[in-house]
Amino acid sequence: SVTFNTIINGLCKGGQINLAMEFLEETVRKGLCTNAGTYSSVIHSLCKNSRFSSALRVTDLMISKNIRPNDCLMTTLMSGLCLLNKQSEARKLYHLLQSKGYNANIVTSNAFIYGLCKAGNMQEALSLFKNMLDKGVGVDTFSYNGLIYGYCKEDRLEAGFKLKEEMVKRGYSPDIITYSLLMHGLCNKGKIDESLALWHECKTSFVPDVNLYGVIINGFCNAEKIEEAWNFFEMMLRHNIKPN
RNA sequence: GCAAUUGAAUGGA
Repeated sequence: SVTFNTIINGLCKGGQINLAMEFLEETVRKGLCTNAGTYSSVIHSLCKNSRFSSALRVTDLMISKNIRPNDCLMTTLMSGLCLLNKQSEARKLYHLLQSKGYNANIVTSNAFIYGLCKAGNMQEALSLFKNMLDKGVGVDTFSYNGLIYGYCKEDRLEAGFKLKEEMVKRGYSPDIITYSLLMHGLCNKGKIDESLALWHECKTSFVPDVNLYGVIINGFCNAEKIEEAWNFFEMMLRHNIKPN
């Protein structure tokens, strides 16, 4: 199976997903071994390319073969549903897994947190978060970023900042994505100065990437501070970061 | 030994 998976994964990563699907279907037709990894690879690539109906087809094939799920596969499915904003399907998957004794690990749970936040369901996201702590699954920077993402989407920046403090207290460092989320939220509220202050704070720990430059440049543009936007653009070039 | 979760913008309908 690992040999098949390696080939299939190679095809997927090389953009030959159709070939990978054919190969998978042929492998199944011939009755050769497939496992969770084979399907996970293909489903993940299909979702990444927004080919959700194909992803569902492969998922059906997988179910018909009674594949035993593992952590990676569960995350792939959860994440795919969340990308589609299928909140209730994601919840169904989560509870199905729990009921069968496949408890969602931290990665799968983080994917679900993200999906709930994306769908604007902060209440359930927070209770899931609390559950992760209570059940010993644990939380990490991804979990916090998911919640902060949700709060920023709802324009509840104070709550987002509170979480940033809480994560530090708990021993999880904010990462560049945490900063990007909060800076973006501030910019959306027209608080470009505060966003800039965060930028400086971020720079004490991280090298700004193209995305972070994008956030601040866009913020200045929307605030009609084109000079500042240019300054950051040129700064980005000086730091050898390729514009996208 | 292979596969899994988080950030920006623009345009189209």
